[in-house]
Amino acid sequence: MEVHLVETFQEAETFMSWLGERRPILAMDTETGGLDWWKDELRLVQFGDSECGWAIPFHLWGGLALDAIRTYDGPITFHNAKFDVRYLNTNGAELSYGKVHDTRVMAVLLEPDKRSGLKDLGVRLLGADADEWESALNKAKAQGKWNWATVPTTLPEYWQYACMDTILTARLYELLNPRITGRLREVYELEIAVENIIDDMERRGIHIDIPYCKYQFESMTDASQALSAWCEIEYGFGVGSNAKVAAQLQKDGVLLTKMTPGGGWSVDESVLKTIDHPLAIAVIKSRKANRYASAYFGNYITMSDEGFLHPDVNILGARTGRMSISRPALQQIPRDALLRNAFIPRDGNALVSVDYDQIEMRLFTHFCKDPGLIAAFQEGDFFLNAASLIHHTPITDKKDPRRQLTKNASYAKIYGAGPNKFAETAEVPIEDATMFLMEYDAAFPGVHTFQQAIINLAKGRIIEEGSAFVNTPLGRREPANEDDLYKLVNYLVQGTAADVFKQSLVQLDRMGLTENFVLPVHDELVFDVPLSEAEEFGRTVKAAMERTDFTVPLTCGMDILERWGNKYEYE
DNA sequence: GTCGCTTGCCAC
DNA sequence: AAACGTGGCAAGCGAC
Repeated sequence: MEVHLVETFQEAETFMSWLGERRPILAMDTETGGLDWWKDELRLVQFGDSECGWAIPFHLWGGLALDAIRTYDGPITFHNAKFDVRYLNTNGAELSYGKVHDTRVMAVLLEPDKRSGLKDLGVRLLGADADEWESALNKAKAQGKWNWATVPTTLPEYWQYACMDTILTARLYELLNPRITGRLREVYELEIAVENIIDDMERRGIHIDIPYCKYQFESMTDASQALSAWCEIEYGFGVGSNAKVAAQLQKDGVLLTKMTPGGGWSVDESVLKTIDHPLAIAVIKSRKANRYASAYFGNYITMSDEGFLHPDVNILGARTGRMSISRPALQQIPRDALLRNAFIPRDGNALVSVDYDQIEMRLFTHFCKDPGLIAAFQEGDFFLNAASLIHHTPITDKKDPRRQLTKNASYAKIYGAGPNKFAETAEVPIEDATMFLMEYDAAFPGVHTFQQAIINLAKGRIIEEGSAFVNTPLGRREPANEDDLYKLVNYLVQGTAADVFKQSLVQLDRMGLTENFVLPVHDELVFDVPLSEAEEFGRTVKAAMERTDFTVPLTCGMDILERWGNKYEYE
């Protein structure tokens, strides 16, 4: 293996002549001063193949790197392309995903349950001493008190490590690309198309009402500090210490029964809300105020770039194929208008939100083909219809508790819950829960039959192929541990929902409808579009997303919002 | 001070 | 035989 740092014209010429050679694949990588592409600098741009790597310091030789990208017309592979393509394109490159490959996507599609970091894969698949280069760099960084932003580009441990990443990536490509065959190749192409769309979406950003966040942050911080101070004076410890809270409650005669996995006394909200004690009330309030101030409003203020959040979307964040979002975690914002109202459209625009109706329940019904579930989706409210079938009597009031119980039981089935967990979630006595699940199974016998069929399929595969897995209709592989076969039903449903969601994104992109796309949330797409076009736009998107190629139709709902938490009236 | 674990809690 | 799934993040806390 050879590694080079471009420092002179001579080396630049040698690099360009190396770039002109024929090779199976060109690998690229970047090193940056941080993760925030809108403010952190691009420091090194690396090119490599299976035998040789080049590092180009961007501040000195950026023109050379951009020339190389512009003139190279073969395919280029990255490991997690979105990060590098973003950095390169915000620094003058014009890379298109048409010629981009991604070895991380390949690795995850082949082994969704394994770690997909470049170093992990290098060690696992190439037997490489990839982690040694990283340790050498870490040691040098520690010695020089350098971080990613300050480590000198001429430090051998840095640029050599950087070169090695491209060599590893090229070798990974040569190993993995031939394994992406058949239907998995279609899934791969879907993921790369999604990566492109999400890249644009992240760069576009979602608009935040910063003055509103600042006001709410202050208010929540004040509330939080008042509660902390009260607890400190009254009891001599902070509200955040669960062990001390539990001890104090017990000292005051409260009987605790729920345990944590680690063996302590649980003082979670479900426990505290049953306790008549000022400390219990203060802890509940304090946790919420703290979280609202720090995880939400505070993050929106500090993470935003001139009023826009540019989150990190991991297009293969979950083992099932779902996306995950971090910095900040925009997929798990409480459905509380106070928080969601922080998200606003651009001036003169509206937020258009289109989401699939009960997509996992519909896909579950598609797979298990139970006649009762299929019938319950025919018209009207599914959970009312299902409740009526279970109880053999018409139930028409959405507030009827039997509807909520049916809903809880339905999702318990999708997730593989037993009577105990179902009872806990639905907040009903275990006897009632057990009885209801029996009635559910009696009304929808296809559910249990299907779950058994999946488990039997997986058992057969363990014998014939050595591992347990299911494939989604698209061909996405969903493996499970041998002692977790019950999870496969959920993986099939969640994975297929991810396929549908991602296909809808690509379809919308082909129709030219993703230019204002600002956020994906598992089954919901949010757009930021001119107010005058919002309604027609929403109808078009909704129509494009809906599908009739499953046993039950996949339908969508649509909302036009002045803030994410508030709704316009519209018909 | 950093790291990793535990606990708790939010989403779909 | 029975088993609720997938994530991200903050604070506390002990270990290094």
